[in-house]
Amino acid sequence: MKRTKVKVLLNSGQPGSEVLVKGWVRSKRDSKGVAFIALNDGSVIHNIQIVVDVANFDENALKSISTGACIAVKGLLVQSLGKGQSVEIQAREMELYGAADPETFPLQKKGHTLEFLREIAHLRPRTNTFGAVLRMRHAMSYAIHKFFNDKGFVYVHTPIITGSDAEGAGAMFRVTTLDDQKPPLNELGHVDYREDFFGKETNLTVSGQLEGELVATALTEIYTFGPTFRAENSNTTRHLAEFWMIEPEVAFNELDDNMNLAEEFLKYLISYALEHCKDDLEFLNNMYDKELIQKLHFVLEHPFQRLSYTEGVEILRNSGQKFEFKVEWGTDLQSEHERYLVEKHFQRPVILTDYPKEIKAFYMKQSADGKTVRAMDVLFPGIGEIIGGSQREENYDKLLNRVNELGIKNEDLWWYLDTRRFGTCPHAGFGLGFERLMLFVTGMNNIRDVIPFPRTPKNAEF
RNA sequence: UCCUUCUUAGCUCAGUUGGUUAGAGCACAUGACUGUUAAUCAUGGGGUCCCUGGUUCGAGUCCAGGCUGGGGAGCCA
Repeated sequence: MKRTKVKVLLNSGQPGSEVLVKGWVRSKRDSKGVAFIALNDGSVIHNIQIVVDVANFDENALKSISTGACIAVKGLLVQSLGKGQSVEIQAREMELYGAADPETFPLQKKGHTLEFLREIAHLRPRTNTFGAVLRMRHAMSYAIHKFFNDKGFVYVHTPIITGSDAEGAGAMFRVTTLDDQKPPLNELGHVDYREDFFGKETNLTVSGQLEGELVATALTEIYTFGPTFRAENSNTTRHLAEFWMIEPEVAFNELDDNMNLAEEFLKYLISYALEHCKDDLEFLNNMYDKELIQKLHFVLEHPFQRLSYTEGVEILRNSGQKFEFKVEWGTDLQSEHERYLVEKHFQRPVILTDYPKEIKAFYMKQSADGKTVRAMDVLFPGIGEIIGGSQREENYDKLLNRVNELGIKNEDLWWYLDTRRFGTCPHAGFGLGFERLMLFVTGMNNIRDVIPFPRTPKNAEF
């Protein structure tokens, strides 16, 4: 007999039919003659109720069906006699795949703190919260590919191991096969990476952008979606050492096109979540953030506020608000400044553009004013920077000048610079932190709770 | 990395001025109960009070250092 998913039974099960379900016991309620088992298989947040006529089953067998156990149940799907569910299964046969000793199984019927669940990340997928988050993570991943595919973008697999340390996005993890006790040394007594696997120093990527640009200047519209690694010692609710990033790059796009794409993209993902993740969103709305669904609708219905860095600085200086850090043109905005603009002043997502060139990366397009670059940061309430992007500098001489000004070794970047020597074109792109998007659409507060197995400083368990 | 705060039963937490045998709710076990919804009721078992050192007649409690966790900041997505 074929297994039916709980989701299918609850949505379209025909009462009166014989069914087989398999899943994990969330709770069991006993009385003398009848027992009720709440069974979940992860296909949907809801459980199906199994009704057990105690007289028909062995007492010890029933006892081992406790919270956390994995079972298969064959029985008759019927209209529920009790309140709280429309259908339920009257058990005829039950098979125990795996018991879960109630004395040692860590998950209880009652709620647990997210901090505790992080310590048992191998079991937390079996909770309502992580079921909801992981289903939504899948839905968002799928929606990302669908959005770009429908627009004719090409999904590009950029390398995870990179030989360039010039990506400029922070500290990197080294990749090596050298003997860690006695590595080969060069004439100067330093580690000789010529003897390493790749014959040079290599690291895990901090961004697929540079390679993305190589392909965008051939296929026009591309995106990447892959893991990204930052060895920063960041201990916050919005940073991971290993995270997933989406980076579209489009030839012939300028900064306005880039902003339009970013706003359309984010709104598409939010509307996809509202349309396809209703049950999970309702659960998260009830349990974690009573305004979650309302906030998603709000973002969808209002245009993002677009203004320049310079205008933003003016607003902050004239706000009369006391900040811990002074607002000064030329320095990067602090979290408190961004929050003021997004949460107090405009009360909606904000796109800040045209930052001073000194505080942005070397590859951003230099403006005629000589002071700013065509950068854009999309700022979201509660999260801060969810997207960072720019139009890229396509002029070979200007780009090379900037590389030299910043003391970047241009022999590491010859291939990148070559795109500006051969058939260069205006182009633009951005990076969306996938887990930051997940924070926003799930209403969760800690980035460690929107990825199955988080990697953070001092933590690579599971 | 910096600031701040916490760590007591499987989980969530009380624990008075430093004083005998460290408590509660939930969970778990046993029993009761014909339909429960985080079932209910009764009974019971369960502790390296985070670690190291110090002060003291005596430390869960006070002091110092450290680990882990939480919150904030920086770096950023």
